[in-house]
Amino acid sequence: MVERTPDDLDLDAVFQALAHPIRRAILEQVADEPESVSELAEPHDVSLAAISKHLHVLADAGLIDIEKDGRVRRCHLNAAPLSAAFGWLTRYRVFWEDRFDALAIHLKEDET
Amino acid sequence: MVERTPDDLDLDAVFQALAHPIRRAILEQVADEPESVSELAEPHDVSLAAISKHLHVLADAGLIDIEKDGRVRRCHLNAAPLSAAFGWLTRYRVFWEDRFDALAIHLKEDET
DNA sequence: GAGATGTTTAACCATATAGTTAAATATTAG
DNA sequence: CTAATATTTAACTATATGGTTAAACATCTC
Repeated sequence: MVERTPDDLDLDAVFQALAHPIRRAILEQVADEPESVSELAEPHDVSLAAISKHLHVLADAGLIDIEKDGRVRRCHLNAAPLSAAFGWLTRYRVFWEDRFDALAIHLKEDET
Repeated sequence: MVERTPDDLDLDAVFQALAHPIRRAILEQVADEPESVSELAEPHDVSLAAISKHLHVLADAGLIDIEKDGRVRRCHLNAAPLSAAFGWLTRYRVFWEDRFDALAIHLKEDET
């Protein structure tokens, strides 16, 4: 219960990164296609400097890669760390689904 | 992209709540069975006051209910808000799974 | 009622987060 | 070389977060 695995640190960073609406929106933007910093900033009502910081929070959590291409920075999604978050949540799925589904999931997991 | 639905606010609170290892551990503890504040505090190396704060972060995110039972507070899991987080992440599942699985998921979603 | 137990609240501290504006840097275009 | 464009960095502000200790409450037990 008090273990502190590397995975734990990842989860801290990933969930923290996902806790801000602008950062979640940015992930949605780069999911469609890689975008530059100013393209990413366009729909948000904050300064470019603020967006730059959000991008580094996402990059530090491993959720985007920032590739330098001339004077432009092209940001693309790296969803891999999301799977750790997804995995963590999956263990609780049984609690929010109804009894029938919960049973089905439980049986399916026992199968494997 | 700039919409700010109530669901969005939930996600802020839920992801924020999940971003701390003690809070995630507490959710694991109450998943087994409802526990009192001091029982929840026992495995963690922080003060009871600190645990009390974490519990209120979790309660504000809707993830636990704190039920008063005499002088004891019994905390039990309310996983419902986790489903919103799970749902958000699900949209990215295709990006971390391999092509074959991704296709399978895509087909399955089209089915429904 | 008095003392022990479970928990919260208050006051405080250090650091982190989210934003700003202004200046600096890097690259491209003329 | 110069000017424009894309982005970062620096310096600063305000508020939030995570922790502490000590005091306050509430409840149970004797």
